[in-house]
Amino acid sequence: MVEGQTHSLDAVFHALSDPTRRQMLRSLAGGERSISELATPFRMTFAGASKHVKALETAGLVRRRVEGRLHLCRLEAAPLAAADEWLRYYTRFWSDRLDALDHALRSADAAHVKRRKR
Amino acid sequence: MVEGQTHSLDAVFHALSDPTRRQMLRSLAGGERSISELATPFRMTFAGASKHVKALETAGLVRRRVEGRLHLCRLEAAPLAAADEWLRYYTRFWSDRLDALDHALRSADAAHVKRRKR
DNA sequence: CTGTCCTTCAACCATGTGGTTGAATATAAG
DNA sequence: CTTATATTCAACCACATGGTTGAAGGACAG
Repeated sequence: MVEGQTHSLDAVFHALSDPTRRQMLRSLAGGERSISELATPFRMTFAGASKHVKALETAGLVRRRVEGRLHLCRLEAAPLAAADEWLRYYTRFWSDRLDALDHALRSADAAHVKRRKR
Repeated sequence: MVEGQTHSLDAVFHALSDPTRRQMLRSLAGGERSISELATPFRMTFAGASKHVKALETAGLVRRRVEGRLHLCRLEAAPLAAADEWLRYYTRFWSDRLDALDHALRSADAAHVKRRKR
C-alpha cells in the first residue's frame, strides 16, 4: 500500500536525509548496537550522536531496549518498507514514462512543431 | 554500490521529506507541469511553491525546460532510483530479521499466517 | 559510600528551512 | 505602447535543526 501515513513518511525521509544517521543505520545492520557504539565513529559529541539516535527512534526506524546502563538499539523494518514502497511505486512509474519519452523522441526527432524562436 | 553519492542522497531524501514536494511529484507523475500548475493545489504563495519546485530541481528529481513564459517541469528518474537502491538494500536485510520475528510470533501465537511476497 | 561508566537533559548558539511580502524580469496579448 | 501573465529574486520572519557545553541520573565496581 503506497498511501501509508504521510506523517510517518515525513519523519522517515527526514531521518534518512542525514549522512550520520544513514551511517548509524548501516552500523545497526550488523546487529544490535549501544548508543556509544553508534556514537564512536563520529567526531561529534556523545550527546550530539545521542540526538541522532533519538531522531531515528522517533522516526520509528530504531527500537531501543535498556539493559542495565546500556541502551541497546536495533533496526525496525516496517517504516523503511513503507518508504521503499513509496519510492518503488514512483521509480517504476517514472521508468515507464522515460521509456515512452525515449520512444517519442526517437520517432519524432526532426519534427519540432513548436514555433518558439529567439 | 550502495554507498554511492552520499551528497545526492542527502538532497533526495530531504526533498522527499516534505509532503508538499511529494504531492508535487505525484502531480508530475501525470506528465509535464508548469510551475503554476504545480503551485495551484496548495494554499501557500506562488513564490513559496516555486521554492519547493526549486528544491526538487536542485535535488535532481525534476528537470525544467523554459518555453516562452512557462517553466515546464518533468520528473527525473535517476536520483529516485539511487534512493530506492539504498532503501532496497536495507529493507531486504531487515525483512530477513522480520522473518525471524514472524517465526517467533507464529510459534507463540500459532494462529495468524502472514502473506509474504517473497 | 565513592567513584566511574553510559546515557539523557537543559540551555544555548549558528545555521537552515518553510513561509511571507513586494519588487523585478521576461514573455505574450491588445 | 500598455497591460496582463508566468516566474524569479531579495529581504525578511518564525521556527526547526545540528551542534556544543555543562550539568544530572542510574547502574555497576571497589
